[in-house]
Amino acid sequence: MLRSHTCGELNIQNVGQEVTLAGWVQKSRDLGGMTFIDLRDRYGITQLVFNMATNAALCEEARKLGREYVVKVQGSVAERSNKNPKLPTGEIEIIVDSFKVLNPSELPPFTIEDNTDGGEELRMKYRYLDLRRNPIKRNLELRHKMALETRNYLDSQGFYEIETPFLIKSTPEGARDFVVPSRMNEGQFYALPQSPQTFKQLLMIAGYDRYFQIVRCFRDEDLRADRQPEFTQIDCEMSFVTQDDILNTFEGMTKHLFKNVKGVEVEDFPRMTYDEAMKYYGSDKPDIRFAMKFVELNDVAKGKGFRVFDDAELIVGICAKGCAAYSRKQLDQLTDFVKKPQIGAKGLVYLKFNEDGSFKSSVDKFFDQEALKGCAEKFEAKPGDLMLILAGETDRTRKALNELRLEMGNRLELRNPNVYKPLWVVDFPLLEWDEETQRYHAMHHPFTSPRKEDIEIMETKPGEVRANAYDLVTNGVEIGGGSIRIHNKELQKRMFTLLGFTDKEAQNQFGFLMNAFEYGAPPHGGIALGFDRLVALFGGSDSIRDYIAFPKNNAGRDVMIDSPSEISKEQLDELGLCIRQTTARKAIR
RNA sequence: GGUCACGUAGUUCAGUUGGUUAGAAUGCCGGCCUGUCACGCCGGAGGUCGCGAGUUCGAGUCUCGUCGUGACCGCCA
Repeated sequence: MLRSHTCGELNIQNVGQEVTLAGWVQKSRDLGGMTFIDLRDRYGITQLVFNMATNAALCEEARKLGREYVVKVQGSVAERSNKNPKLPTGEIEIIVDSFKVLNPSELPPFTIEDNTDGGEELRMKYRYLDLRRNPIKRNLELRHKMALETRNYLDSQGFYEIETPFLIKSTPEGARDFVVPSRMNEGQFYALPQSPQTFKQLLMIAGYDRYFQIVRCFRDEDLRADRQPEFTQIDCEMSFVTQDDILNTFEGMTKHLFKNVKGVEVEDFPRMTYDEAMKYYGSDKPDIRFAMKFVELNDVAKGKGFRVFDDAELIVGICAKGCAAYSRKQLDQLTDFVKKPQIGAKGLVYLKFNEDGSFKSSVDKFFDQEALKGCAEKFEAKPGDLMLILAGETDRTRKALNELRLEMGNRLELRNPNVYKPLWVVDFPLLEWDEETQRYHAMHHPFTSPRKEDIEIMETKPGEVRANAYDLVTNGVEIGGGSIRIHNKELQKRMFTLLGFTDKEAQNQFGFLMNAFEYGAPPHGGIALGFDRLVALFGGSDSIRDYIAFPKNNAGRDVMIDSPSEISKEQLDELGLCIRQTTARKAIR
């Protein structure tokens, strides 16, 4: 080793020792007579001291060291006369006898500090420099610990970690596939897995009744702060289990992570049906750190002559505690908020329950005090509360009110990132109607089993069939989801028929799985947790990028290595591909 | 596919109603300084205002296009 110690481990106990350290120059402070240099590595910072009085030549040399130079120093550990309580190594310093520049450095384009002066774009371009910063280092350490604890827990529960292939077959359901041309099979393509779904089911059929994998998945869809084209899942599958067994196992895992990584004990996870989640929160991933549940007002608000309400499919609102004193300006802000195109509400009705017991609303023309009181009672409102009401078509209105509820939660600071409220959302619909293609889509995926009592209505009322599917939700973020799978060929066939597959198509796309079902498939089910999101949640951030060593930007580009990029004519020829002229021209620009 | 925001010194930003020589902080360079740790003090260098076109007597500022970045909607079983 080029060093005897790291830059984070020396302390008052080591005084007098001769040591060799290696690291990067974080900062130098030249005081004239003496020079201090902070030497940094992954483990911390140790101060080096050079003194003109004792070794002028060495001190002169040290003054020339620039930021991010890599140096090796030999010296002795000494107690500082002026200690720095902010640093773990702040009681000591190294009196340097000699040093060597292992590698000089260009001046970095941004400062390598906790609060860097670098913007997002620059930091991504020089990601290897950004990764030297403490906050990112802490995030990757958190990620490592969580992966380790995940493996510890699942190992303790008898799970095997088994790898599955990345070069697989493209399937029509679900997200768009990333595709890889095959040189040896010209004109044919592999797809990268959106998840190891079918393989883990095959592992169940093979008898590996507890499988997991911390695995990369690929989806060629547009990105967000919490979505990358390649991302990591904790992917799991179990045989001979009921839904409760899976929920309990992974509730256990989540609690284990909270306890062993964050030192937080979380309460048992409530279970809420999809219908309840939509009715009371307008979302299939409710943030239950705060209440402000939806209250439906159809029976008290209709028939008062207010057209917007009378014509509405749903009139629904929330009660913001203690907000009756909101000014006209604040209410206008909220109205503008819900009218934004992304939210899509046409307007906002407010109802103030004043401290003096009177009511004031934006619909006073149609509602007398008694009628307003009737509404307020529905909300169980108290004097000082503000009720915010939307009306319109059910799904849209709920969606908009969900956004408003979260906005109010932010304004009232009810969404503390240090509070964790996980829950299970269960009984998802099996199918979802897609307007664009005019057919049903699997809401989860095509292998999800319908609830037993709903199987008989699969063909008659497909939209009402509930699935044995569940999501793990925490603080308004979908952390994971899974289902009990179909393990019966006939039922799987019926499912494919519902999804609009012909027998031939189903056989072509998923024949391998259907055939496997004929060889003793056990009942099975599983779950996949979004590892990047889980780590970001633990780290208290909405963006997963800072928890991935080398992330891509929101156009799916890696700005550091500048990918994707064109490939040579020779490569294209070898693959039997040609690029459309219009596309090629665009790419050149 | 769509909406919005941003793009000015190495970096982060300010820049008024379109008006003379585009500023600040930080970083960088030089000088001074023996206990700093956000060191301090003095001085200095550093600009294709993303790019292109247009409007105008005059554009960092207004308009259009384009590129880049970020956020969101659609999309993401």
